[in-house]
Amino acid sequence: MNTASAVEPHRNKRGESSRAAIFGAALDLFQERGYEATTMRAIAVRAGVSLGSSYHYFPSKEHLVLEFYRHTHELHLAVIAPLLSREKDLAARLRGVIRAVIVTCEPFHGVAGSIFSSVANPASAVNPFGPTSRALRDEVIAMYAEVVSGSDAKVPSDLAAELPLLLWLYQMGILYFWIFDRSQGRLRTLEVIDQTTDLIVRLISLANLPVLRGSRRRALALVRSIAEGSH
Amino acid sequence: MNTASAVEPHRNKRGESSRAAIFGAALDLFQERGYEATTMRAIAVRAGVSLGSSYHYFPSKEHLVLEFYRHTHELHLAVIAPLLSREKDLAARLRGVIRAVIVTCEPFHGVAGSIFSSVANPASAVNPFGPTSRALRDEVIAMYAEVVSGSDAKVPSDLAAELPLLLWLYQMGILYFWIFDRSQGRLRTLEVIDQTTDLIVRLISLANLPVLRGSRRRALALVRSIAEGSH
DNA sequence: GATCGGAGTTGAACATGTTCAATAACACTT
DNA sequence: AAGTGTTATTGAACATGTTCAACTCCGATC
Repeated sequence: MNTASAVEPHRNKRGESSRAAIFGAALDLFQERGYEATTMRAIAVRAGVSLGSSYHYFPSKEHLVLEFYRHTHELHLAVIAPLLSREKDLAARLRGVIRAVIVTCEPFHGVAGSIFSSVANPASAVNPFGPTSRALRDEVIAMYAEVVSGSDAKVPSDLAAELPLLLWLYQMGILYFWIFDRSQGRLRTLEVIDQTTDLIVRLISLANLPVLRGSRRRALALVRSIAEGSH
Repeated sequence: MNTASAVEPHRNKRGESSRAAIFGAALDLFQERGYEATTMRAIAVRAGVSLGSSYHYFPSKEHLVLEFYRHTHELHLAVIAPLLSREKDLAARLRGVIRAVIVTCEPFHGVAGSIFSSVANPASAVNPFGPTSRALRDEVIAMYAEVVSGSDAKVPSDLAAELPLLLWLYQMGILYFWIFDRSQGRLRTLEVIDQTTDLIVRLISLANLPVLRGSRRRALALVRSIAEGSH
């Protein structure tokens, strides 16, 4: 059931504090120096453990990134909770949620670039499409399902089924843009978010037009077939 | 004018043969063992030079990947030349060109995954959006410009201006899908190519509909603003 | 042909992610 | 309290990308 516990057989011990110390040190150092400039040795030193101990809790440096994902995801969830219970307009919900993503990640803007390097590697443990990150991925997609279902927007059912997945992809695209964004206060990214969320919601409402129905069906069938291919 | 010669001050010498030997060895070994499993030492040995010599011609392992790009791009150009001069239907041109991409890259399917790791890193020399790969990127985009302009399709002029860039992005998306594709003969990717090229051409023809004109304008304005942001 | 500057070449040295066998600490049973 | 097996911890050893100072070789200039 719970893949996390299967992968991490760390039965409750006081040793959990070592794990927390290692992750905390990694988080600090990533922020201070960037991902690549942070050595496993430096992490171990700041955490007050030995180099080998770090590898006892995290099989690789990339697994620290995975934990980092989960960390920011939980921050994100906490931030958007009020919005999701208050706002019913789909465009506003989507805009707020995506804005919250980049606001939450902002402290790690400098790091994100080099992290994405590991992320894109299909062989990597932290690849968003891979099995290791499946649990987290499903949580994020579920969040977008709630963004849609909790709104008052009328979405064709076939589109509604795939929309959470598509929005998750959209979020990754925004994040990738954000990584390159060097504008003051990340205003460019915010602008792009406003424009694209608006566009997305508009296209959703157009999806029911007779002229578009055929293309919509075909596009969604394609999305479905691609999505199921990744088990 | 020519950035390549500015970056590579290797005045003509017989030493060019070393460069070729190193790249050839790298190409072979990448294919045989994959990118990460290929060590710079192994490349040097097979090329018959010393480790240090490899770094004289290629500042990093990633720069070998850049050369690899250029190599496959030129193969690709040669393959699609007949098609582009013969076929006038946009869908057929696009389908043929994209299919040729994955056919050309097929020998490197196993390698591509780990290569993409470096590629996605914004700080990397081989990042497609970065300055180092600009020359090659412009060539590829120019090729897609010819795919469109050489067809008999009627494309709204504002869309025509951005279409080559969008098709370049589309190609990268297909390549990323292809990397994950483990199906027999890469049939899944071929299927996705057929479906998506068809869909793209259909959407282009729909772009003139009055209901869509507003969204099209806004989407293209967005694309333009994003594209110019990267200088 | 002697000289000289720069390209070509070399291998040792370095930094760092990762592995591993050995040891210590702990929890739980008897 | 003794025993036992699992977890925690350690640091040395390894592999590999990269750097660098030294050296060689070629080609041009006088």
